[in-house]
Amino acid sequence: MGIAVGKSIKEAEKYCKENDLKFTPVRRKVLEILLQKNKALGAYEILDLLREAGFKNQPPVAYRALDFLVKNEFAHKIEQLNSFVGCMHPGKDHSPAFMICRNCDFVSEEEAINPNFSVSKIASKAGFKVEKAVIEARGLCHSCASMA
Amino acid sequence: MGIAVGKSIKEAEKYCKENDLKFTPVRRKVLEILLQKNKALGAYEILDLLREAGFKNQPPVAYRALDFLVKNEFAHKIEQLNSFVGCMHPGKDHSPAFMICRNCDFVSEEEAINPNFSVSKIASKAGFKVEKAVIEARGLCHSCASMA
DNA sequence: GTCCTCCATGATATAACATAACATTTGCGC
DNA sequence: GCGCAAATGTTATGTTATATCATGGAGGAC
Repeated sequence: MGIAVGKSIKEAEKYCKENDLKFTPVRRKVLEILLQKNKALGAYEILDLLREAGFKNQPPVAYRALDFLVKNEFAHKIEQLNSFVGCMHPGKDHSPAFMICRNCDFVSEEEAINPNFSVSKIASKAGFKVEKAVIEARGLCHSCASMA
Repeated sequence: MGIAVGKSIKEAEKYCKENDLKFTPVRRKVLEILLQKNKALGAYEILDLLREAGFKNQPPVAYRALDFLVKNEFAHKIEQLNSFVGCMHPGKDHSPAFMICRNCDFVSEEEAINPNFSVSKIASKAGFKVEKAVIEARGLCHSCASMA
């Protein structure tokens, strides 16, 4: 396990302890998988990896763990891919923006909130109250762009 | 048919003529459905409406028409809902941002590009070249917010 | 300690969303 | 008419996600 993975797991554990959340074995394992693979994974890919690790592998096993991780922001869903990534900025209260490379499928997570960037600004013109924003860009990552 | 719907259909027709695209009956009908309903519809809902209108109703019928409409920006896919909306700003070369009401499911389309709003700004810090941006906010629309 | 409650997990089934693959038809230039 | 390319017809299947009910396990009230 990468050192960064261990650190993120530890932080998730700590957060759960403090907030009375159950960081159960299957939830921990799914988060480990996401962090180790460091790319977007579909629920059924995760399910396969769970099975390999000796867990039960019916769909709800993966979806329930993912729901937990997403709700608590230990992971995020990439809507365009119907898949999931481990959170790169755990613990922070954040508004992520994802950059999805169409060539290598790498997904990077950036922080969307800054003084020049606000979905809320657009929304307020429309009289809309934003609770959650999904921002996902498709294109070429730095390394794929430089190869082209 | 609403006047605005007729206008949008006309514009799509004109655009297709100018760009050598085939605005076939099923494509026209799907666009009409999306514009008339004025909300996000799943492919299978559209399929039902196509059947009612006398069209064939196997899944590929709807998906092919939707692919065409989305590719040419007569319609958009709402990734969070796995569903589709007619484009509110036809013809324009645009970067839409969608506001999805969690209460009434109404989807409004706003223009994302303005001097204060740029996914590319975030992306450039990450060395990422954006080709397409998906921006979808969830929350409460003006009318649902004022009722609450 | 035992009972109770809550939440997580186990297990089965099915719903909802999307595409592959190949046959047939249609429009159009030659 | 012939041949090509694009659209549509048709069957089948792949992929993603959830509903539902049964079972188990930790922790509090008594």
